[in-house]
Amino acid sequence: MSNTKSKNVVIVDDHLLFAGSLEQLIDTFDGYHVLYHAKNGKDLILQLKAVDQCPDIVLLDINMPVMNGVETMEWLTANYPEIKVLALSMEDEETTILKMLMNGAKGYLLKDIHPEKLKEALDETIEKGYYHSEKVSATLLRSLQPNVPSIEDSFKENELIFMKLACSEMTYKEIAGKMNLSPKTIDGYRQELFNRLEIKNRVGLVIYALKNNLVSI
Amino acid sequence: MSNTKSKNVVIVDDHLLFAGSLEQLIDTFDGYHVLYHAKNGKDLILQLKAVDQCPDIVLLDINMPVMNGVETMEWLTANYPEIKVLALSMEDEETTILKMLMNGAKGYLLKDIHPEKLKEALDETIEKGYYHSEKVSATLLRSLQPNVPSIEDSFKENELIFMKLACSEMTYKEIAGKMNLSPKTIDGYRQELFNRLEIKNRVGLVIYALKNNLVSI
DNA sequence: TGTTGTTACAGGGAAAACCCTATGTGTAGA
DNA sequence: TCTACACATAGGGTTTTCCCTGTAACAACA
Repeated sequence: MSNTKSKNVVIVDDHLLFAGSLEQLIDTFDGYHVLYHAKNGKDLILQLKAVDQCPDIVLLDINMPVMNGVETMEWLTANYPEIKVLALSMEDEETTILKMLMNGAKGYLLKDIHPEKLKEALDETIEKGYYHSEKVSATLLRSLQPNVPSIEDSFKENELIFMKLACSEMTYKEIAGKMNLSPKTIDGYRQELFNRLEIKNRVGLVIYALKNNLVSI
Repeated sequence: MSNTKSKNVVIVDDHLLFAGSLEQLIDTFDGYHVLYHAKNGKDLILQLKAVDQCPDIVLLDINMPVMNGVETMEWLTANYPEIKVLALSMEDEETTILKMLMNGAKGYLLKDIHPEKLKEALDETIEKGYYHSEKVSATLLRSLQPNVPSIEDSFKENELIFMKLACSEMTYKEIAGKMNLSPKTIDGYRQELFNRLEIKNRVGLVIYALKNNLVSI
């Protein structure tokens, strides 16, 4: 490390076993020391206020009860902008990653990275001010590309509304009433979608909509 | 520890960072040594065959791609019954825990336990042959109580099969053919379920089945 | 001004889904 | 042996879904 004194790390993760293990790991890293760990955003805020020493880096888990990663990130940016935050997550959920980065996270780590990479990530964050693992970068790049349309974009507004209603116990006639359209128009939507999506009946439509997260039940 | 030579531990978890950290932690425990870690069931099988030393305890994650915890557990029981397995999981999903225990897991650890508890869990598994964290025990007890029936139990075998098939694009006639029953019988199942579950049509049935995890799409 | 395309809608018909009621068969219990 | 109950099945009806084809209204565009 170029810096002389060792950097303070704080871990925020609701899985104690993981947080504790990670602390062990980081304490073996030259130049880093874990101050403490918190089990969620609220807990972190309390500890930040209670403990005199301020962390240089916070490793912040996304999926936590009580106060999740995104909320915590917002609070940190507002109150402790000097702390560098590395987001930690199980899966690479595009939208969450973007939210974290937009809220000022310096980088994003997936939990399936190699332990040795963590040291690199910490070093890079301290030195360059940011870090991104390869996998996340790909995800990020893809999501920043303008022509990767969401599946929703392949449907017209009315088609989406129709699909959502079709995923309920309503009859087509009822759907027509709700949408202020003739039942025959609704039937037109139905036929068009059945053909385009190559489905045989309404159950197929429900399955398609659910699989593609167009509706939630 | 009562035993003289140190116990070999193998970690199976797809999250490298967690596996690696856990390895660090366990290596600080007196009497334990981590042989290696595998990133899923398949990987574990390869390593068991390749590495000469046999583990005393396997820490097995449940949610893994490729070959998950339950499948791996079945294989271990069949091929290495002498290895003690402690299941590791994020959430306490009742059915999964039961499956693991029924397949011979000696215990079940939630990832939110305190790191120091892990040592206890390992000790107890070696000495007594089993371990259960408090939280899991409660879950387990509850699920062992006779009058907390699984939702599946409220359906007859044929009703369940019918529901699964009804959640596909098959017509009722096709379902009847598949189940070797008269279409009229199938219609009987349908009516009975519609009345009992207070649903209006087949979409309602699909939604019910999905909400209650009776089928997956 | 004609062409093309999109959107709402209709006629009409076959198939499937939906619903009520009833019957034969087997089996367990009084 | 009578009764009760579960189960597969039928008859026969209404409603809804599903499907093909056609048209009127309107906007965009050459």
